[in-house]
Amino acid sequence: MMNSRLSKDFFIRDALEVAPDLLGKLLVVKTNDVISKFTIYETEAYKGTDDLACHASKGRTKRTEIMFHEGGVLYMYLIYGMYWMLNIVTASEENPQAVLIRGLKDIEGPGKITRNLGLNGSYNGESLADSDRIWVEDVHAKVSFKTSPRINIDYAGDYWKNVPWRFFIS
DNA sequence: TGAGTGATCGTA
DNA sequence: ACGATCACTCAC
Repeated sequence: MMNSRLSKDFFIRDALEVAPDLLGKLLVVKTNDVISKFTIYETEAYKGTDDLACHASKGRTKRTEIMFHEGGVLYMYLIYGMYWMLNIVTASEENPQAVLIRGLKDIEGPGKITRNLGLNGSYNGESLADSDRIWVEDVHAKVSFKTSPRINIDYAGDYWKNVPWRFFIS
């Protein structure tokens, strides 16, 4: 069976559903007419204005604006002056949620992913349903996974930093 | 364990 | 305009 691009509906769901469902699927990038595909191994869910680890909890700003849009678009931001983070916006309009793509097969680490794949701020707002340079493909296979608290969010307080919203293939 | 690095955002 | 903060990585 041919792999198929995930459509918008896949992403217009709660981040806690989308994050584990992305595991095992293929992140596809096209640069200079060369298509590369990477299996998604690790994700984290960031869920709305209540989640103190989610950037949207600080309010609707120029940076977080894209998270308030309908799911299926990318949220890219620069951290520590060096590393672009690749996030996929989920849920419906006005419901700011996102899934961080934290690891791929053979590329462990969100900063390494964007560096190796050449992803940057120009991808902010890119639609995974329509883009001709980045999308996600279903592989029609079930995977098993584990969960843990999210990484490097000590500032988010006891509750939010311990919620098991990191999902990874073991 | 801590330096590097720069956009972002609150406080003025 | 300034300064604190930061979904990280690498070298020590």
